[in-house]
Amino acid sequence: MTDAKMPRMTRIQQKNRDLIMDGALNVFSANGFRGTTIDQIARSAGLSKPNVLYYFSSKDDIHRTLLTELLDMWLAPMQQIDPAGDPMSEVLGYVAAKMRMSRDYPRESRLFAYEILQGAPHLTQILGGGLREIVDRTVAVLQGWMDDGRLARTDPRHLIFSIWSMTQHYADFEIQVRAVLGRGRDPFDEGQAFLDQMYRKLLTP
Amino acid sequence: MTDAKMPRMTRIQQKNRDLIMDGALNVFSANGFRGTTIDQIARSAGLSKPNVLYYFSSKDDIHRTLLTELLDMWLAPMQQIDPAGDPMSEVLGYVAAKMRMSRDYPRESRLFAYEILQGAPHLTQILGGGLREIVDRTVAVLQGWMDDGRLARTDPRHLIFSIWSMTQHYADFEIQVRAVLGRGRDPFDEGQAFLDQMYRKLLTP
DNA sequence: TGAATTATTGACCAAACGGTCAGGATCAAG
DNA sequence: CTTGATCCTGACCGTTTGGTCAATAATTCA
Repeated sequence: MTDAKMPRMTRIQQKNRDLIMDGALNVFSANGFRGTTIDQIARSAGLSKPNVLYYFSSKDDIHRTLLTELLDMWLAPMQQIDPAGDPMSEVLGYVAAKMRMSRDYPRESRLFAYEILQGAPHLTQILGGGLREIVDRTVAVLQGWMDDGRLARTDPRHLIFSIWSMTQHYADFEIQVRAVLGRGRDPFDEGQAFLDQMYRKLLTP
Repeated sequence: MTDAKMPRMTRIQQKNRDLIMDGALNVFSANGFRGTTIDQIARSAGLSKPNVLYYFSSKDDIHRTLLTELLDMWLAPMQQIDPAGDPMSEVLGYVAAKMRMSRDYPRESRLFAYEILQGAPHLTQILGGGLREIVDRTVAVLQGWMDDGRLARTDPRHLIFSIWSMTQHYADFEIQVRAVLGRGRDPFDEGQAFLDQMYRKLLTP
């Protein structure tokens, strides 16, 4: 939160920290925090366990760093909603962007899913602070559009919950989705089409 | 799957197995499989660790038994959809029932969420088998209603995904929901109202 | 080149964990 | 009360895990 990038960092440091972050993302997103061992992270990164602990002081440190590094990227789509844009396009664009995140970054989605399920032990400040402000800003935009009659009225906060839950469902519960759909179908394409139709209908004034 | 209830079971066996199941549900739903220890289960059940292992052969056994015992209850609401009923009432009733489950049985919701996130190592048979059949039956009912013009057309399977994801979101990510909503609001009441309005609009022909 | 800094690792440790076991306590039935 | 079955536990074991450390290798830079 307070620190920017370390000014001086060797190429080796840069490379190995990146390797560790990627390996940690692999393992944490598949097994959760308690389910992953430093050894697994090291193996996935192609390094030895002590070497991993040379760059990060503890497993907790790796996890916390990973979460904070990914949080901005994860919340970016919502901040790109343009208050001056066309309401329907902006909302549907946000839904599509979130759906693309689920398809392209399922590891990140699962990482956060585990963290929230767990009770967000590493995100409590962000949950109560930054996130709420970001949501409040978006809520204000949505509310304005509804007041102007450019979007149908609904509770904006629960509308956001619905977008989060449905889009992330395709990443977090992909196994269940695929099991129910059967082979030869693309959950993300179909889901995108469904959500587009759904929100268009819901939000048309 | 193959065994019914053991015919002969002492009152002590009955009581202690129940205590263990409840304790296990507490801990597994809060910490996931790898995150819970047999000791925690024992403590939550008010028993000693060896005593827990007197009734169940392993931690895996506890987990598997818990999942299979709860699965029927978890899928029950969908099977209560009445093909002879009024389409809109039946769907909205299902949504309301799922929402009630999230409010009244959040532990069960999180237990299954962890399991699916993990890749459903203990539910693969059910995912590919029983669940798909149950969903297919419901899909047929929904499709029939849509064909008769009594419900607006949508992909029934993704409609079901949307109900699952949104209702369970209020249980699984309750901490995030509460953080965003702030104090003094009832996520479940509001969510229920939102979903009712949403699906009414979406499914009205 | 050579010294200083940085990077890497095998060996190791203490704690935590899943699970076992022999023996004692409790209970049900005759 | 007696006896056999059921119930319960402290002590223990082998393994896994997070983390340390001293020693070595590689890199940087004057």
